[in-house]
Amino acid sequence: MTNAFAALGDPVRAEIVEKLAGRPMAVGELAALLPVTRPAVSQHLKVLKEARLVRDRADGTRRVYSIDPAGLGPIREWLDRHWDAALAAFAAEAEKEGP
Amino acid sequence: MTNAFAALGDPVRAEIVEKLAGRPMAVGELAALLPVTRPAVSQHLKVLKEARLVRDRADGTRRVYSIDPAGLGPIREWLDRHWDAALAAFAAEAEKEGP
DNA sequence: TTTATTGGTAAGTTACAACTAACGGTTAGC
DNA sequence: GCTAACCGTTAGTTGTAACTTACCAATAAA
Repeated sequence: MTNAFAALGDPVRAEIVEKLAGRPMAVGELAALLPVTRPAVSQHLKVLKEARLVRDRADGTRRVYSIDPAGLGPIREWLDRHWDAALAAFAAEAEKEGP
Repeated sequence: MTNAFAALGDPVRAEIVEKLAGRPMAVGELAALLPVTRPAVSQHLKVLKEARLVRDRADGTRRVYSIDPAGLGPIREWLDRHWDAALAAFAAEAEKEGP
């Protein structure tokens, strides 16, 4: 789960996700829009794929990548869970001060 | 904004956030619960503070850290925005195939 | 079959993040 | 004023992530 955060923590990978959010794209297509080489993009896509943030399907010699909606779940769960806890703790501290 | 993701991408920092979500704590207190030294915790807290994920207040010689709820906003906005776009793009692709 | 297109992988380099040890600064208590 | 407790910062080391170049595999087209 912290894997997904680390994956999105890299600016290039975040940009890849933003591009793919617009529409599915092939590797070379992505590389043409980014300031890095195609192999670099390929390596980033591998990280994103392992984090369940993107999917890929074959199309001839091309590989079309798209967002994997399944990866979002754990992230949002984690955020909601701990921030709710933080707010509860904050309220509890305030309660101690005075009504 | 990708700063916040990078901050949460480190497992030690994620654990710090989890502990602070339970209740505000001092630096030494945190260090006693973690597998790293106190200076390391201090450096991690600096990163989390720059990412607006924690706040600190002075209490004598101690520094008490707590979650900063303000840091969550941009993260959730980013997630919602791009995943909504991804789902829309996904639906648009499906539409092209056949009704 | 040969040639071109498209991608993943390997090797090697470089920059940076994470850590510890040592030091200095600030507040509390005697 | 002196001592102790608590914390941030600096210096230095080490592991690893990100990148490019070069190479190999697979499919499409001629």
